[in-house]
Amino acid sequence: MPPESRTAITSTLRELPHFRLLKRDMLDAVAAACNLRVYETPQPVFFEKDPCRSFWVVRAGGVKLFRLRPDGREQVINHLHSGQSFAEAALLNIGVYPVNAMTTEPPTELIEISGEHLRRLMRENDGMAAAMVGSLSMKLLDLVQRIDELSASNAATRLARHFLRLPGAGPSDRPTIELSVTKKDLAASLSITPETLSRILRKWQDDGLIESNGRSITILDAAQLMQLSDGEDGTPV
Amino acid sequence: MPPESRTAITSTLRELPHFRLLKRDMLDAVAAACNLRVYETPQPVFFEKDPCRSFWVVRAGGVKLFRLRPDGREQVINHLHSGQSFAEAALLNIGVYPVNAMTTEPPTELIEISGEHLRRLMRENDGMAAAMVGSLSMKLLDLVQRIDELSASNAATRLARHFLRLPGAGPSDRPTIELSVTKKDLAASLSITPETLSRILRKWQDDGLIESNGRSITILDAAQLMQLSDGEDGTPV
DNA sequence: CGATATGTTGAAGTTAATCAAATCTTGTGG
DNA sequence: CCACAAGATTTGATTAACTTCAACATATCG
Repeated sequence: MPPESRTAITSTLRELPHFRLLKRDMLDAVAAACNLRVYETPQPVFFEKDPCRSFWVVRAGGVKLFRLRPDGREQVINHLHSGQSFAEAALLNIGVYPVNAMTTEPPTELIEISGEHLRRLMRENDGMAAAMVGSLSMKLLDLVQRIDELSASNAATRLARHFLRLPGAGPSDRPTIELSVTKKDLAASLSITPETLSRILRKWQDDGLIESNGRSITILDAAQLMQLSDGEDGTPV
Repeated sequence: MPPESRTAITSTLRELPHFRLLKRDMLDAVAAACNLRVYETPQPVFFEKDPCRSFWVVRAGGVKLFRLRPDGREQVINHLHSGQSFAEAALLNIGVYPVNAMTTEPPTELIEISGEHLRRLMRENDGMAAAMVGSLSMKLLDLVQRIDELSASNAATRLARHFLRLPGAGPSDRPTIELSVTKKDLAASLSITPETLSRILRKWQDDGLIESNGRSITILDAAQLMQLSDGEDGTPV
């Protein structure tokens, strides 16, 4: 691998909570030992039940983790983007991937770090395990949020909550959200059908809450979206 | 605190993945430094947004973790029982409880371990952080399961899946499940109404899938329950 | 450009929530 | 031990939300 890739890897890894405290030469050692993989889109990274011997870091692009329901539809557990990692828990615990992983945006670059390597790091490095604890905790809290999101009673509430959780969607601005996934995938990750998603967006647009144009959505009335995200009805009148 | 309580605490703690590798005297030190609290039922343990300075281990009884929706209903994130721990992630990461905790069974005994203490253990003990990583990973994978469960499209599927995940509900036996929570709480944790839960159970009983008597439910036809848990329809005819 | 997948819209059908009321449990004080 | 109150559970009728099915429109990519 060319050396410039190595430096690129190092700088990506440094952003990770796992490795933030690692000393320079240690980090270089990690970077030297991992694989950088470049993917087409969409392309599988691994499948549910595959043996899991590595965990992964997104360097560019995006990955969705999902399960297949018996009827063939996907239940998206999580979407991951640049600077996020996945499969640590499976790696350290059960050795089998509990979900499928598929890239969602070209070009997607993933860094693969072997379990062997990770375990050695944890053995040799006092701070390492602690850093992992922090990072896993964060994931755990994220999933709690996600359960909250999924269990919100109605579709519009789930969508509103999702939009407001996206970065840069503060209550005061009029941010434009650029969807990083297809609406089909977005729908799947909210456990609704693409049709329902389309209808909600259409209604919000008619009501002047948002402006929707392909994958870019501008929030015109964040306050009312907040109301919706609290589980209120859309049209009191 | 009387010494027999201390030994009792020690033996509970030893069962935890966190402490399994701890040396005898270390474990004794932990046990000496934590609080044993006995609760009425139902009684709050802590509230969402309270500052979080400890994590907790269930020694007896049960605890539910939940959020309150704007309409006042509960979304149960998790039910915990003897030998399980909770709030580590919040403790180590954000210092604020992200959920409410309430006891569900009398008598409930909880062991409270301060963050100060935990952090010291992690500093002084090489294996400790690694053990925490393992335990957090498990929780993470559990939540993935739970998301799967919650996002199953219909209520009957969710319930079937829930029953089959309970210990001792193998496909071959005719196990009797003793519900550890009220049906109201069970319904809440599956994101359905008590009415719907009641109707499903009634239907399954009429169809000979189960035998339901108060809080004890005997599975008569596990195979068919499995079918339901895969998202099939109950009555093809 | 043409093929394939994604997105939109309408109509009809289902599922589960809601509302209301009766019945059953459980814990408590007399 | 019994009567009672409070909460849990069950049942029925109604309604709202969402899915499904079908048809069409629009993007995207080789």
